[in-house]
Amino acid sequence: MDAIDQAIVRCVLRDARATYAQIGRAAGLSAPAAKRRLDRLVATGAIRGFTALVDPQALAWHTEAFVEVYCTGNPTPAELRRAMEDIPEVVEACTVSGAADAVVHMLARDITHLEQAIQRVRATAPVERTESAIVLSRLLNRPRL
Amino acid sequence: MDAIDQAIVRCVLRDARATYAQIGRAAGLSAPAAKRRLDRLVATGAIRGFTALVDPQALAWHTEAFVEVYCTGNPTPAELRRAMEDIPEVVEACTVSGAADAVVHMLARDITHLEQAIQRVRATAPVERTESAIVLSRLLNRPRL
DNA sequence: GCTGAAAGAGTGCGGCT
DNA sequence: AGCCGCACTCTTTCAGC
Repeated sequence: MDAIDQAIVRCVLRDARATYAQIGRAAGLSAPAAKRRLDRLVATGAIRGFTALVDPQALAWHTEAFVEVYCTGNPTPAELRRAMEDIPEVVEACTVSGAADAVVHMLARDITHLEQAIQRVRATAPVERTESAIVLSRLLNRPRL
Repeated sequence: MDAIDQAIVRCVLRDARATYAQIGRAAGLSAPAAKRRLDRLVATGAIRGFTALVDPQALAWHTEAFVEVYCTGNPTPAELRRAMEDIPEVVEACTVSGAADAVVHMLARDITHLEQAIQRVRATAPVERTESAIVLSRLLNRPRL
């Protein structure tokens, strides 16, 4: 992962549908060389995939929340992961420092749906209690540079 | 936004670099029809763009945090947005219900860099105090279906 | 949705470091 | 070896209809 790879990542972060010629121009490479580099970045796992940034409102996933999860005992990250991965409303989950054990980012169609999903989280084995912050408005959502 | 558009969104969410032929197949359309639909979804803002999912470790952005922001007075979302958008380490920011006024997702190279970035957030006008949860391990990160 | 010209993707080969 | 650029073929894009 050198400066050229970084330029490729920056370019693809900005527009995942860029052509290899565009990517190459951004990195000072020819199109075939850019393709080979990008393929390698995907193969090694540095790039995990390519997605669209969809306005959640656009398909009726209006309701979003950040949920702090407090656990009983000392669950391992792997246990927490297993608990979360079966709940499709969980978009993102991290273990964190501080009072809470994990922060879980959830997306649901509406409040009712969100409540049901949060209850599924609370029902998983090591969860003692949760503290939810429902998203009122999205201020910013940048691609991760 | 009908069932066909939804199929297109699902397809592009799974792989933003899919060809129009692939997208069309997923939606039961020809390639040119798929392109016209996708172009329209981008033009209307339902799709805001296309990015790569990059392993943050892969380029030394090891340190991540969720920061709860508590403000003085009643800042409008627009004011908060203006305060955050100049800080590149802020990846995501939302106003939320509950005690905190906003949740801010930040990404930095290391702890020192994160601390500096959090201090920049605290220095912006309406922020009274912040409460940070530093990410220890990332359990899950799903494309937003 | 189809067609045809133009652009891009993807692979093999030679050269350079 | 590793990596780039060039040249080639095949696929895809995209503006007509």
